[in-house]
Amino acid sequence: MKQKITIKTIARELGVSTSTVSKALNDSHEIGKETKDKIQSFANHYNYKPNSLALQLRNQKTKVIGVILPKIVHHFFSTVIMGIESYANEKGYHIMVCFSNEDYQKEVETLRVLSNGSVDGLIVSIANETLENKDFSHFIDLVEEDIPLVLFDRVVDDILCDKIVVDDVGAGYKATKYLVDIGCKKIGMITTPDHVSVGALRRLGYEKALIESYVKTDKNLIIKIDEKQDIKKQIEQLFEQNIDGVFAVNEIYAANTMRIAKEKGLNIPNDISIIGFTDGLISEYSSPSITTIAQHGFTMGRQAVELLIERIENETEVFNPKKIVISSDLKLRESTKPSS
Amino acid sequence: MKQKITIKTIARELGVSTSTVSKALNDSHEIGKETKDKIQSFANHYNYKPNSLALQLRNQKTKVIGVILPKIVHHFFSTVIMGIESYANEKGYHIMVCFSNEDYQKEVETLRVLSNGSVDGLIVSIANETLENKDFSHFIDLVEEDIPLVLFDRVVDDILCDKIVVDDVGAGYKATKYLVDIGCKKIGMITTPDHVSVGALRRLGYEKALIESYVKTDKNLIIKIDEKQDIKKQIEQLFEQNIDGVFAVNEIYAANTMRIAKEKGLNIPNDISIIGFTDGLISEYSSPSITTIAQHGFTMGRQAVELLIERIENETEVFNPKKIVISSDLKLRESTKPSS
DNA sequence: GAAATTCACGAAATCGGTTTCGTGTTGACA
DNA sequence: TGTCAACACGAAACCGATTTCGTGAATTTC
Repeated sequence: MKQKITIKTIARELGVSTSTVSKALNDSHEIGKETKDKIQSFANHYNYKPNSLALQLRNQKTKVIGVILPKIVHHFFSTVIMGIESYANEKGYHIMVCFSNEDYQKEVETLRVLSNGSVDGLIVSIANETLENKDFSHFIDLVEEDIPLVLFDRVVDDILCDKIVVDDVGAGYKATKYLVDIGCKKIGMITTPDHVSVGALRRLGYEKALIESYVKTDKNLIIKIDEKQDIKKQIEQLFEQNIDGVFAVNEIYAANTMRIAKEKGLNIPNDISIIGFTDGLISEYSSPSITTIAQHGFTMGRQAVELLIERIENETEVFNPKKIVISSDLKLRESTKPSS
Repeated sequence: MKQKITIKTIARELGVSTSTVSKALNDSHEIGKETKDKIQSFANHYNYKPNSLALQLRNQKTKVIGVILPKIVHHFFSTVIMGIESYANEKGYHIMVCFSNEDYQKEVETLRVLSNGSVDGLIVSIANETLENKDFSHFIDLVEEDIPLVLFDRVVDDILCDKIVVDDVGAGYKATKYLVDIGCKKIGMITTPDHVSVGALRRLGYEKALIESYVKTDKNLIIKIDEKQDIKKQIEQLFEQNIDGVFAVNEIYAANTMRIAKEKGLNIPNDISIIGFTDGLISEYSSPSITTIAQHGFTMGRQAVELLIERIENETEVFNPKKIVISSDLKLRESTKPSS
């Protein structure tokens, strides 16, 4: 390894003290012009870069934000990351990205490692297994240590911190209402198990829209996907009933539904209308393209990090957790009949 | 902010020296069992965590790997990240992810910031604008500073460092050869401008396959997409000729091609066969599903970080840059006729 | 010409750990 | 009883910066 150039090197080489070098490089008025020039040009010539670890240790801040996601090969989470990085970058922060892979143990471990001073704050979307366990003590400990934390998308009330969520109930309502409005009589829903909060909330919206339209909700029309089993088989059950509309809580479920419908010889959207969630590439490029709820992941990411940085930089303030709800839009495409 | 508990706190509280505390926590034989127990249980009770910044500064290593990508809302890069994180994690490293957004300036800036000691090494895929500029001095400086660097996917010869690439020529050959074999007579190619090395290499493979099959290559059959313009319009030009096969260098181009073919009333795969690149969700879920070259991004990520960690941990070795070529597979789906 | 400022710089503490080296106490052994 | 090793712990240097405070010399002020 080539010899790293430090303040000490410069000081020795130029016969001055380290304090003088430091001040000169920071353009302090205490240092005479001549000395300053000499030091600066020397530093410049040897491409001196202050060691950030030393600065971080001294300033007790890293300008790094930890981000823990359940997964990333997923359009929504990718866009959230972009949003986070975008705003963080504007504010001079960097992001450290980790994945829980939906695994409780890995989430706990990652949280533990990141909370030892290597980041100024954390943005997290909770792993499925954790939501299932309902064990949030690792987050609660974090909050007690006063480490700034912002949860997004998958959140729980037990943790006292800032949160960013999409208006899942509203989105579920919007999607279902649209299906009712275009004339669907029997609308199925494809969702996640109950412990995944977002799935449960979207279902609430679904039911609300049906009740409002005086349609009886039918438990057999709601499929809760177990991802450990074969997804297509589970969805096929829904087709045993005479459905003419489907609301799926994500792109993959919607795409699978569409494929099954086609295989059964149904015409989309004339025989059956399908609405998905997450405005990703699948919805955009499949044919017919899929009407979907756009979650605005980029905005969510920006909002999350904006909230976090505010917490980090004004830590003295009284703590009053905020919850920001991002509205979502229905993006009409070809998988639904046009509204009359 | 709650008072952070440090070694000094423990030492003061227990009436011992900081060295004793440090040794006790590291289970040194120098410390008596009684003292050790006392210190350990105290530390445990107050949930002491050693400040990682202090350790990093002392050990002169951060156990962090910087990753710079052109973008992330892209199946290939997402899977590479997963691969990187997966292996890094096994080896006790974390990753710091940044994006160049295909922008030269941002790449330079990010490289500058990350090379000041905050990471032990870097994994980068070069931004398009940089490839266009052909200005790689920021990378060359990095190498001269002996900061371990691994390039992947988009690489250039000018930079002396380890590289991981897919066998782009081979992949282009494989795809085109398959199209020839199933009977396509006029095969178009949809690629990137020449400065994007991967596009150029895949084209070489395409041409090689055609020449081998005694098919004359025709410049009009090759469309170089300018992403700043409307993609569909550019692809449509290709259909003015009587093509019966298309090889596209990514998913998006392939999906667009398929859509246009459908709009023109062509049957896929009977009238025209289409092969894409990147085995992402679009290829999997569109209908018909798209035959594609699977790049094995996860493997690439793991290989890249494996190489990098080896460089980091054996820095004394003579430097002899390696180039690892990852082979890619043709994943047959519905957009191509079955081989007879 | 003595006192007060200003100027330009250095010594040392600090951030939170690790590690080397030194030292006082104890026990064993001759 | 004197010697020496083993034991248990502390002092201080170190990683690479910043920053407070102090100080000698030059300059200004009365």
